[in-house]
Amino acid sequence: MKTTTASAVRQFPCEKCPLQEFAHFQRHEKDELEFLSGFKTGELVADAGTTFLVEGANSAHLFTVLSGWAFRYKTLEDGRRQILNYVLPGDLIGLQGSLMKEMQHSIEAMSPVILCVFQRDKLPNLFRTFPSLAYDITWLASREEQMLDEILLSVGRRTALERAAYLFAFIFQRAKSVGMVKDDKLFVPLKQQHVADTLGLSIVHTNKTLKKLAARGALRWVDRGCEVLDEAVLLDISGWQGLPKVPRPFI
Amino acid sequence: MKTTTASAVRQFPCEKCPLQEFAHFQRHEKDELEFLSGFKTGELVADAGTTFLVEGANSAHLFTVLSGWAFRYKTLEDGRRQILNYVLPGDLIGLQGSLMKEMQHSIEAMSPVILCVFQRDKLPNLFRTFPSLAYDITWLASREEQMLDEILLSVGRRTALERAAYLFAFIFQRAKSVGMVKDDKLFVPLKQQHVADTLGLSIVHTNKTLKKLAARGALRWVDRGCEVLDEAVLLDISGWQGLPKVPRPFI
DNA sequence: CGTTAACTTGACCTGGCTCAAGTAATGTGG
DNA sequence: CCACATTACTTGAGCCAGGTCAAGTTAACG
Repeated sequence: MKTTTASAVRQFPCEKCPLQEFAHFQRHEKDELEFLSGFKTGELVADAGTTFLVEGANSAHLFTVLSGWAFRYKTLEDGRRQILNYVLPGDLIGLQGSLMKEMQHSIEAMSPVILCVFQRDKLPNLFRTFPSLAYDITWLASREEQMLDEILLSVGRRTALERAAYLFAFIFQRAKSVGMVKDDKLFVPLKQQHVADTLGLSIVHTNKTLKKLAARGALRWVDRGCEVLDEAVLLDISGWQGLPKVPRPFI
Repeated sequence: MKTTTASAVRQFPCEKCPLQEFAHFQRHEKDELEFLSGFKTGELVADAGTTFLVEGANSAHLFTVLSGWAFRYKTLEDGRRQILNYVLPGDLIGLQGSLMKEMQHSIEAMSPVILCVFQRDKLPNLFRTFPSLAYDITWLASREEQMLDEILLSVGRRTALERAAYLFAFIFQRAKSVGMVKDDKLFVPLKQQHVADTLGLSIVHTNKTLKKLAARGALRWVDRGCEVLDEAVLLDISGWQGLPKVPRPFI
């Protein structure tokens, strides 16, 4: 049975947060860590396929992803779906729901996802007592906007092949920075339907486009997902410059 | 000659900020206003057609638009352009440039634009001394993300006609909340090329699509721009629910 | 071992693109 | 105040990228 479960026990106390091991992340000061320990109210595991944040819901929480893959999406009334972005470890989600009345998008897990849970009504207190952390949250919001800008450029102006290449290059670089790339290869638990809904294409055309990338050796469809094999080819086809290599905060 | 000029004189001291007259905006507390007066370093006027924020540049400023129209955009190396969003009075711009190393998009004025200028290196001080204002900035960043989500859904999954209808309904509602709609009509200083680059379509097809909207009485092309005439028709064609009617902060 | 979900493939269609040739309005220099 | 250039908007013709429909093929799962 697929569900979302809260765990009473803390497998990952903030001082031992698995995220801080990556060079990509800015480490917290000691006092920040102490504060965050109190800000955090627990952990949550969402099974693959669970929509654990729903559009329109008034969620009382804010999350940081500790591990796993998820995606943010919106749908039109007749069911057409657009995937807005993917969610990887270190990403903060549910901020919209905390600041505005409600979330305007949903989030679904693509693999088991471990979440660090924060109480949203403690957010004003965070802003009052830890300006440095408030700054980090704003930084993360701004980064999400930057990613969306790039995705929108891609969906609006790139061809199907360029768009697909960009998508996998983008995912590859993000995953690499959180240690998910092994042997220069990356497994992504995606269905082709996800790719189609990300690129704004039909599944049939997506399939044909992906075949071309596969023929170039850029990727391979395996068991229940996709293996990204050649970042250089993807960057070349898409004409994308790659992500700026700046250390980033997390909460 | 088109240029961007800084004015030594303050036409709009914060206590008399023209934006605060709109019910749509949350008013500032007295102490916040005093702080903002010091945070503000001047005013700037950008002529129509000026790109006053350039991708890649390391701008030392942060701006709030006091009046006028502008748009944010990105381009691919071969010149293909995607307009990401429009900028209206009350919008905060240049935040990305302040938080990360540099801006990843450009901004161009579509009409004369009056900007309120803030010094970016004073931002950490704002976070330290006025958590409420820091919260407002985060709110604004989150709102921009929310708008982008909706635009991406539109470009990715709506048909040309729905997309165009959505765009004008969206612009109409935003403009309405800052008092730019008179007699239920709105003039927008847009070229059809802007519309094409926003919707991810060619100019030819954009022209044909706009004709359909004009035939339905939704809008009309006039002198140097477009007049939006019927919000209801636009909402109907697009199937869009409209913007949440929540009061919003500004800086 | 039958069922279902996911991926393929081919045939055909169409929304949107490109090319090309207008028209209309505005702006500029003489 | 006219002549000519320029910029924006139109329109038609033909094409093609990507969509739809339909029928397989796998491969996992109960």
